Amino acid sequence: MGRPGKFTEDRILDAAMAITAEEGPAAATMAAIAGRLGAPTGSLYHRFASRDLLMAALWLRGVRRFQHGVVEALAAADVEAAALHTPRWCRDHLAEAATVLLHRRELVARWPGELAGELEGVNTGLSAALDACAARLPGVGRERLVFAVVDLPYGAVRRHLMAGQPPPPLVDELVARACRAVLEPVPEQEEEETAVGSRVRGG
Amino acid sequence: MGRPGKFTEDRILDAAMAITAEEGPAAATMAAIAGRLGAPTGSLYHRFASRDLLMAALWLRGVRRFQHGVVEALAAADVEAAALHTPRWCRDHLAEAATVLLHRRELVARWPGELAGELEGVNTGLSAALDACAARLPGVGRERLVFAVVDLPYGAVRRHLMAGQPPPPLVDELVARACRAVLEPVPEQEEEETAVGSRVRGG
DNA sequence: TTGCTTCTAGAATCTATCATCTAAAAAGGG
DNA sequence: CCCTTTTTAGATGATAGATTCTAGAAGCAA
Repeated sequence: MGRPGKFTEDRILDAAMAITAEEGPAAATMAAIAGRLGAPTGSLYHRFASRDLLMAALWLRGVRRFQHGVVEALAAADVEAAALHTPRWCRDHLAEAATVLLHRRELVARWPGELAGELEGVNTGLSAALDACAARLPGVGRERLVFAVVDLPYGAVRRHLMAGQPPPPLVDELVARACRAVLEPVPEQEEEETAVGSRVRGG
Repeated sequence: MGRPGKFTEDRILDAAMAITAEEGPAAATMAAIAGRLGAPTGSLYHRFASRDLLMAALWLRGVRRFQHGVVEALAAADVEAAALHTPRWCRDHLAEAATVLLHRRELVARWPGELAGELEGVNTGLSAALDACAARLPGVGRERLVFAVVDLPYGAVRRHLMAGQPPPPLVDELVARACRAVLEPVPEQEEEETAVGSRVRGG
């Protein structure tokens, strides 16, 4: 069957990922990736027709792995678990988390047309899970859910990712608390949706 | 006194800001900035010795304007106001918010040595305000405060900024609620700092 | 062993994009 | 009318990095 491959797609993506996590996507040039692997650049082109394709594949692989846990928790309508998935996953997959979460745009400047379908699939996958979950939780609403599951955990984790550190345990507590607070039904006497007074004050 | 200036520093920075907000910092080339202004590139170099200096100035101007409100609220130990400043300011200064909040790293690849002091000042300014506020709020702790004032509002606002939209009113409610929840003293029977159970469940 | 296929090697090329500079013209102030 | 500061408009030149190309090596099967 011919000579077996020495530099697999996965190994190449791993190298690209490590560089991206450490120094950003701009540093992940074909030469840098090859260098990290101990391979000549030509080998990369044997697997990926272009750098755009390579980076898109990197992004796709990471997002898929990341999203899996979120979608799963959402399917069980367990919002808190969905929210907590982010800090936990970041701890277990630091480099990949930094790559996927921190460098959305810069990673793939213009998305390759060949992979349009893949992108679409990833996007609608999460979107559908969100929709389904929102439908099952009366009084929550989709925007609120997205905040709890996406925005909040992302904010909680970003600073640590940028520092190259796993999010500390405290982050989980903060996310969980905030998540619950955001989903709780509003107490009767409390004003809704507007004009939030300053409750927390010290001196 | 010679010919009066036609393209002031501020107008140049405004042009750079608009481009950055719309298409990212990479699109803000000297030619693009000049083009937007209807000026030749030479004029930019009359005000800014280099592109790095220009972009650094852009960043500095934005951060200073943004931070002002946060530091003020922090000085009054009003955490909720500090947290809410972010979504409010984003609404009032959409382009500048997108520039400052979204494109931290890429904006200024390597910080010009001339402006090291300025950068230092900005950083320590916020840091000191945070320290002082944390000291006045017993039982809160700095990490928790940073989460409430920085991470949380950032997460709440990011998605909207990326879409070029001002954050909707709901965001303020979510931020306020989450902020309060995070700062509230822990109820006695509740587990602290670890092992957060899933409270929110539906089906 | 021989032949076939698939992979690796690594330099050479090539193409754009941009930052930067220069030298002259213009516009006010005094 | 002189002088200073600012504008104008291209030209320049380097850098960086993606991409290509031609050989040659390495497995596998017969």
